[in-house]
Amino acid sequence: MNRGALRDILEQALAGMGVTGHEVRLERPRDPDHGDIASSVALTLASRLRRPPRAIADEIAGRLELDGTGIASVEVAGPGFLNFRLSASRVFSVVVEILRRGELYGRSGDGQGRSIMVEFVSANPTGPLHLGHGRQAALGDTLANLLDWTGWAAYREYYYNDAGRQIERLGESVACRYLRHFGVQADFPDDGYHGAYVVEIAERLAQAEGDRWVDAEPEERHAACRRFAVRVLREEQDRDLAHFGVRFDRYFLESSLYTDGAVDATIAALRETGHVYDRDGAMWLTTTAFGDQKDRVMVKSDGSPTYFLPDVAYHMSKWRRGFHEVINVQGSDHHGTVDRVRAGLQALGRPRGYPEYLLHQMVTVERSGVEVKLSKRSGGYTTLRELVEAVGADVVRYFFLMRKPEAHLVFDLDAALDHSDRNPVYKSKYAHARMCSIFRKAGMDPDSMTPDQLAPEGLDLSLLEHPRERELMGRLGEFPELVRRAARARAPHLVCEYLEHTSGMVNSWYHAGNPTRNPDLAVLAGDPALRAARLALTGAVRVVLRNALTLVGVQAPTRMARRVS
RNA sequence: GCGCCCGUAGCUCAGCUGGAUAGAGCAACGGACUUCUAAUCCGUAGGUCCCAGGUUCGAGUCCUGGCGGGCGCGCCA
Repeated sequence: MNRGALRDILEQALAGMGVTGHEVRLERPRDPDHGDIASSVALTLASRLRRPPRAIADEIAGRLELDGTGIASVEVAGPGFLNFRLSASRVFSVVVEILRRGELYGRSGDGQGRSIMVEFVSANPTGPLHLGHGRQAALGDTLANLLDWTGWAAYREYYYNDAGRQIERLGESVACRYLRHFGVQADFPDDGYHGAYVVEIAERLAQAEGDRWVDAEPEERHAACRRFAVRVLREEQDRDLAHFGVRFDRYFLESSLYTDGAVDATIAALRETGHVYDRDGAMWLTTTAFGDQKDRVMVKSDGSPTYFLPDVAYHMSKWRRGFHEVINVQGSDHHGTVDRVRAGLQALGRPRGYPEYLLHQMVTVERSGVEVKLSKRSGGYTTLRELVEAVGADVVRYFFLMRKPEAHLVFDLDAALDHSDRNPVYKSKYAHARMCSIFRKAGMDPDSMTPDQLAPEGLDLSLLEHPRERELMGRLGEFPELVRRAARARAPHLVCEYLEHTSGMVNSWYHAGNPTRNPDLAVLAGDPALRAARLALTGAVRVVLRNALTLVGVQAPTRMARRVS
């Protein structure tokens, strides 16, 4: 758009009035009667100039040079707003731009190609993925898409905590089930994992490797069970994530931080900073010097590190690998760790806000207003897989994204299972499929249309003068700015909001043009020029819907199968 | 007790850098449609933006204090 140019012209006019260095803000008015772009600059200048805002606005309007800017008119309204209206050709031109850019429409260059890492999911391989992980998977993946679309080199990483006490307990739990499988009496470990999946794993181990670990030393048996269980669970998590449409560039193993000496090196580096002291036989870091609420133990009195230390070592690895921009997607139940990890990193000289965090609240599932738990296998919590099997990956992804991350998410099963336009996921899919259906009806293949076919020489878009069409074009033109805003605000839900609102407009436009009831508004009108213009708009709508759906990771089908009830 | 987050229509939630008359979906109500443009469409009503102060031309949005809810506050991860 030509917002920058408009800002320049406004600043020029202000300079003519002796005003410089005043911020000129442009916004999109909510009410279409207020034009396409509005500025409140006269209001913000009122106190500085000690003049009524409307008088200032009038003077600015009189000084503007709008020739050749694509602005058709300016008017002073309300308490002193300047409302600008784009020329018609400006509005139409977006259709051609969209058709030309196709699947690139909406991309921009904020990031200038710089690297950024999004770390997400990072579940311990001690059980199936739960809904919190699912929300993270959707958020992290879409955030990475948004960053990619705004010019960043986005890198997806998954951190496996495969080295701690949790894993030991998993091994012990499986070992117990394994022994019992062979009729051997065994005590279940305190704080062991109780889910049915532990029994499954033990039985699979028995099947795969027989009873060879029954008489082995307990340590060996635990180790064998741990290795087997971690492998099985990792495979299962990877499969679940793949079904969910999420891939990672790298899986980073916590255990590697021990084997390659990174943890020891981190201890040594922290010691050198002078922020380390010993007390009660443990090694502490003065994280309070960097804003934490209390100092933290790095190495326990038994000589083993707390989780805090590998976390710092891990983030030093991220930095060393060139990721000076990192976003960690985590459940807000981990927010207590943010300050201390940053404190440890600050002690080592990393910048104050490194890394950035996107924290999200938990997910609960409701049916008919009552909370439900689908927890057949896990022993307590609903797994991602169970939910995906119940309503489909597209619906789960979209529902996980449609609320802002910092708000608690109520997953409404009734709404999710609804396959009508009332379900926002289907509403958007239908809108897309409907555009494709129009093309099929016109004898064109929606999968193989070129921009030249849709926007041929002599295309007259000025024929699109119906208010619905004007409104729709304006909406499509906002998509690139929306993508930028969503990426900058780390707010994937804005894309859902855009999709839902836009799809509503599209469906309403489509229904209004029902050929049997309202042939005047049908895309496939009798008049060839009008028909071509409307087909171009149809194509542009299709591009934007598909691009938006791609961003959130939802399929954009060219046709919807009719459901047999 | 301390820290972070949330509080907007009956329900679930949007609301851009503070901007003009606070929006959407569901539910409710009223019409239309009987269809290969789909699993309908159009419209109406619905509000103490949790409360009280403050900042200013202007506050749902920013600040302070309360109230209500979630989460966290370990030599657990």
